[in-house]
Amino acid sequence: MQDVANEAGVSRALVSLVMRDSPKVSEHRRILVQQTADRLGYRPNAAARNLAQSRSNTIGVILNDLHNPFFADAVDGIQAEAEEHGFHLLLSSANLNPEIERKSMATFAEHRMDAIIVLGSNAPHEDLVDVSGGAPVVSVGRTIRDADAVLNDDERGGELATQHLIELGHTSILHLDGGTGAGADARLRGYLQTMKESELQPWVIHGDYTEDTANKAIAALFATTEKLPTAIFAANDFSAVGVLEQLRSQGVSVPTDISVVGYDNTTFAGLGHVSLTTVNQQTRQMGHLAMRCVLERLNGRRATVTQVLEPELIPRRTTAATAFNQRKLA
Amino acid sequence: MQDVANEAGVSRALVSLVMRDSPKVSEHRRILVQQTADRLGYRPNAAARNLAQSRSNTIGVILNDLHNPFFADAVDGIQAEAEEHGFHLLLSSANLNPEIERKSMATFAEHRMDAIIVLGSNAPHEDLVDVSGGAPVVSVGRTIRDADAVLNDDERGGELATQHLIELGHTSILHLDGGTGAGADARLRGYLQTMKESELQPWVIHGDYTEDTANKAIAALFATTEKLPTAIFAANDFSAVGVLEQLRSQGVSVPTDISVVGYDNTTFAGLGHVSLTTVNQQTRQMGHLAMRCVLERLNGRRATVTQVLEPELIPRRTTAATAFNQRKLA
DNA sequence: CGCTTCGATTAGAGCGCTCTAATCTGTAGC
DNA sequence: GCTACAGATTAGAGCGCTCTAATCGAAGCG
Repeated sequence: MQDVANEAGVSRALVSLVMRDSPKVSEHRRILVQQTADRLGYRPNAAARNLAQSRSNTIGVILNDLHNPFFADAVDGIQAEAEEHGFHLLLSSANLNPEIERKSMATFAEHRMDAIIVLGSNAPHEDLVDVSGGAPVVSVGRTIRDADAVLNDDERGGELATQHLIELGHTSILHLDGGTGAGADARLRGYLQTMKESELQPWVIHGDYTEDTANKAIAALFATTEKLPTAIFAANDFSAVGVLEQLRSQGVSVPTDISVVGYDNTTFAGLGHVSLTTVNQQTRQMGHLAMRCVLERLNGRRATVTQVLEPELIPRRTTAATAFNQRKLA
Repeated sequence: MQDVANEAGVSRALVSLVMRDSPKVSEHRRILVQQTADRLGYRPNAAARNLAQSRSNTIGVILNDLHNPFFADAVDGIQAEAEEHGFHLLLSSANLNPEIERKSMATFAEHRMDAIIVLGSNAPHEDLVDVSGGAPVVSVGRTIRDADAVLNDDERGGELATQHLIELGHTSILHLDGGTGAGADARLRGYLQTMKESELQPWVIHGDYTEDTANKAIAALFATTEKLPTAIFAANDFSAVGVLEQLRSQGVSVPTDISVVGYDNTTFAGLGHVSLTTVNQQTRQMGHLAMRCVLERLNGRRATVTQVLEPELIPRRTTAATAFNQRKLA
């Protein structure tokens, strides 16, 4: 910077102003400085800038599984909104490990991110915000103490999925849950509640929102159970894919033998040869809202806020009436 | 930091040493300082640290499409290797836009990333490294002037895919190319070369490695052509999905009516109900190698290096012998 | 008991930028 | 010609850390 200043015969301060497009620089000087900067190949050092301004213009985003399209959708929403307001995004993948999630949060704090967005946190510990170093934290898909939250009504979503299967005549409905994953407990509650209302026996096995675990859980089911369910409600689309996968390799046909419902309505679910019945939680929109939340915080809002979106059932081709029911209808 | 030093009755320098786990601090002081730091909730400021050390311990990764599992696979490989050596990853999505790709590169340069990895660059301009500000750049999937490269032999891959279809008896083989995408031209060359050797008429339509464009391109094909190909070689898996999608909605059955081959062997392609025949380019491995390349650079290697991996055909269930050929074999 | 040695600690000068407040320049008004 | 004023420019003090070189203190030794 000094070099540029010397070369152009001006002060460092002026160079600084030019680099930041300050309006209070004469046209004449602006061009002069700009040109010498280009000529010398000068690029401002962001670390120094951040230090001096004590802000980074960057939002940290913690996500948990790059392979799960849910996160890609959410990031799309965040990115669109962030770009518009001149913020950069810094992504970090925690790979479903609460420990790494915590560490990512700490790293973001050390880098003095202007704010941190946690997508589908997998951390059951509620003290995540303690390591945020005072930066505003917005959580998508799960409530976290002292953080803003953008949610969808997971309990309602769980009801919708279960209700859908019941209406199709299913009575033996298995729920593959999402373990400690974001919203998993609420989806489970919705399922249990609805089963209870219909006086059906609930049946829950455990997953963790990944395709792999889901696949294995279903394999284990086949290995241990004689009587299979006629329908499976998987806690998210990504596990639903694992379920479909394993059902396929067991020679079970969907939806003829078993119906499957997912949750998230990822881009994936909409594909014609998957065509997964699922619950739409407007993931992209949640990304948008999360970023808006951040902006409000940066503009001075103090109170924590929770926004809840309404889920919606998207019936596709992995669910059908039970054989018994079909006969009845015919 | 000053506060911690005062409180503990030591100098700032010592606090600094403790925060960095320096071996030259007495056990006594280490505990003292650590405790007061915790008590005061002190966290070092990474911006200041980066500035003083003039290094960030962070690798910037530019990727192009969060929805394409190819990138998730590659990042997995990078991350595993990076973690092991104490580097953070900073991801930035360029959304297939060369302009944004360039901007991301500049931003990373300003942030003084220790190195930059470009995954599947979509930029046809070769001067990308000019804006890297001197940081080592490693490109995965495409060569870029003045940057290390980790590639697979795309031309060979194109040959493998095409050869496979020819061996199944296909003569009318369409190639949906990858436009300006990384490796697309080589895959195209492999296709053209193989077709030529078999004295078959090449037939190319244009894509850009996205599902959406692929889908539309095939729709356009149906709208304008009477005679359809019997096989389609899509330049990557993600477009292949778009192709499958559109074929499905046109009521064409795969592989009975039309065979489809992809490229990348993304996790996606292996799913049972997709079961896409594709070319494996060891994406995860490429991520690993890219990170190793970075490490070597940081350890002082000067010369630029190119590594080429061998592609391999993975036959699955989207390809089959032509009807004519099946008759012949029977 | 003074001298060396070596590990532990510290003072103080940067790192490259931004910010505030002060200064400079040129124009206008009287 | 002098003051006023607004816009353009600059000096210089930080921002919070690390690094080098210097200093301190406790053994160890003859």
